[in-house]
This record gives sequence, structure tokens and C-alpha cells, in this order.
Amino acid sequence: MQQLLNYFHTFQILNQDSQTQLLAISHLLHLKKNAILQPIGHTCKTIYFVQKGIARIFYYKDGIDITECFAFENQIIARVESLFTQRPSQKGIQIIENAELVAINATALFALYDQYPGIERLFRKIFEQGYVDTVNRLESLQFHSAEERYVHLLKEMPDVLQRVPLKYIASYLGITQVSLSRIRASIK
Amino acid sequence: MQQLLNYFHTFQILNQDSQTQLLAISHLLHLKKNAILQPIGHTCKTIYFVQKGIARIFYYKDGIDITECFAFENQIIARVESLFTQRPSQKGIQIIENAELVAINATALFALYDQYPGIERLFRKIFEQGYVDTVNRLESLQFHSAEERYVHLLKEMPDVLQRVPLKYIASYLGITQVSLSRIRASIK
DNA sequence: GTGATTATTTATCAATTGTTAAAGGATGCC
DNA sequence: GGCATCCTTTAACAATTGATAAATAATCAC
Repeated sequence: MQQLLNYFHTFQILNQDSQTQLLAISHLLHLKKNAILQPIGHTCKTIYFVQKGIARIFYYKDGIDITECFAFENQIIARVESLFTQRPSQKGIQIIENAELVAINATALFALYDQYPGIERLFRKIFEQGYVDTVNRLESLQFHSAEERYVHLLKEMPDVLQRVPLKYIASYLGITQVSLSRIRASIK
Repeated sequence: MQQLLNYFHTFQILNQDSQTQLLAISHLLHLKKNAILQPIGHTCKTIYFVQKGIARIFYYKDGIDITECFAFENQIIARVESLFTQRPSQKGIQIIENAELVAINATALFALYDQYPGIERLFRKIFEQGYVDTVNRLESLQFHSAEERYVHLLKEMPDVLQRVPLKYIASYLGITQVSLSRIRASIK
């Protein structure tokens, strides 16, 4: 779990005790491509850290599969709208590429906040960054064309094309798969 | 400032000392319609609480004024992408309706976090809710039509039409003003 | 490998949204 | 009150994106 601790330390220095407590509520998971890590309808009680591979949050709108976000190596993934409200989520988490994940028990984590201010601060900072990323993404969806969003994605995540099927990328960009194909053809 | 303390207490009970500290770094502001509360280009060092009136975060894309969000009574407004990174913001804050605001010194606030865990927790929870709201709004922009987004807005903020010019609402929804007019005409 | 399944592209047509310009309304200033 | 300015609507046309269907390419299971 050294990779997870390294990630934590980019946000916040933790004392030995805090580290031990965090590791005690975490465990390693290995999952194959296409596996459902969290089904739709469950309340989010786990925060995942991606050590290897890719995961995505997805949901269905009118029966159509939509990708809300991707998580690559060294990223946290959680359905925050359920995690912070403890209401059932209409979203699920799926593995896109064979993955090695750390599952962090969120209920136990929140309980640690009282005794370990450093842990509360760590996750405050982690989710503040998630908040900022989401605000920036909102801006991209609010006033950029589909083509602009696609080009921007290639800059932000250069290896996304090699590792993620286009059907997932299309809905992530807020367009249909056919429209994405057309944009790709027109850019060449 | 009782209104602000009431708002805080919906998230987190604060002891007297914490309340005193928070009030010590806050002050009341009165601003008229159209006033610029924060100009574009500044780094965000203040968190505002709207006691009366309306404010908006805005920026320019290709010279066009775009509204990122509104804040009505009993809401917090801050340019989080600057607040949490302390980098200059490409966004500004403007008053839409004569307003009474509480300005909270963010630098002083962050300094209080070390001594007053209750204050850190309070703002953790406030921004967690902001994060959830932003994720939900992202979903709305990602896969709903302009008309769906307009109808949804009327449900969420029933008095927005009476209090906010349509030109601001249009860009908030991610469409042009002309397009919004057309949608309004087609719905009647 | 071979066949079946899944993913991607291409084509056609429809619907939505953007762009530009002009007209009507509303608002504020003197 | 009247003029100027700003806001909103309407119209016509262009560009973008969606929907459907079919063709091609890639992947997977056996």
C-alpha cells in the first residue's frame, strides 16, 4: 500500500499512528476488466484508490449507458453525491482495464476523523481537489463545443484513447458515439 | 450576523469560542445591483455568505459574458478553483440584486483550522455540499437538452425568473440568449 | 483459426442550437 | 415626459448534433 501512502503525502503529512489507522480500514482488491465494483442503487460506503488500471462511474439515462468520470492510476474514485449524503446512488462503478485498487471503508474513515484531525484534513484536501476538478469540468461542458471538449480531453489524458473504448469517451464528453466518430474523422 | 450562525448550525454545532473567532474574521457588506464584488484576475481570499439579494460568478469566453453560478439568500459563494489553489481566478463576482453579504476572510479562516477543529469540520461539510451540488449540475449539463435544463431550473429555483435577467440565465444553462427565448416561446 | 459478438465508422435525414439582424419592450437618466 | 440604453423576442439561415440503419473493423470465446 506504499503507493496509497505516497499519494496521501502529496496532500498531507501523516504521523505513524494515522497511517496505521488508515491501513487498518483499507484492503487491496484485484478486479478484471468489465467487473462491476459497485452496482447501481447501493449507498456509497467505500472510497477507492486506483493503483493500477482504470475505473469509471456510470449511470443510465433513458436506458443509455453514460460515463460520468474516469479514474486512472493514482486517483481516488467515489460517488460523492452518495458518500456525503448517505443516500442510495443512481450510479455504479465499473472496471475498464484490469485493476488493482485499495478499498477504504468510508464509515470507518469518518469515525477516525474525530480522533485523528490529520486524517480529516487529508480527506478534506483530497475532496477539495475533486471539487475543483469538477468545477473545471463543468466549465468545459457549459461553453465549449463537442470538438473543443474532445481536443481538450486528448491534452488532459493523452493515453485515454489507447486505454478507454470510444463509447465510454463519447458519453463522458456529453455526445453520442456517432457524433464522436464524426468529430474524429473531421479532425484528421 | 445571526443569520450566518444559523446557517453554520445547520452543518455543525459550534462552541462559543469558535463562533466568536468566526465573527472576528467576518464583516457585513452592503452592495448595490451590478456592483463588482470581486474583479476578474484576483486570487480568491474571501468567502461570501449571502444574507439578502443575489450574486453570481461570471467570466468571459471569447469576449462573451458567461454566468457560472448564482447565489441566493442563505448560500455561500466563492470561486473555489482559486480559493483552494490560491492561483488567480479567471472569474469575478457580481451583484445581481441589491445585497447584504458577510465577507469571511479566507486566509484567517484557514489559519483557524489548526486551533478549532470544529471550524475546519464546518467548512469541510459546507464545501462537501458544494461539491455534491456541482456534481449534480454536471450531470444535468452532460446529458439533458437545453429545454430540459430550463424546465429543471424553474423547479429548482422558482423565483429565478422574477429576480435574474434572462441573459444571465441563458449562459448559466449553457445556451445563447436567443435560444433561451425560443425555448420559452415553445413551452407556453 | 472460425464464428459470434462487440466496437467503430459512414451515410442519410431530422431536430436542436448557434449566428446575425431587426423589431418591440422595458428601464433608467435628465 | 422623452430620449437613450439595455433587455427580450422574432425571423431567417447556417452549423452542429442526434437518430437510425447499415457497413466495416476489432475482439472474444470456443
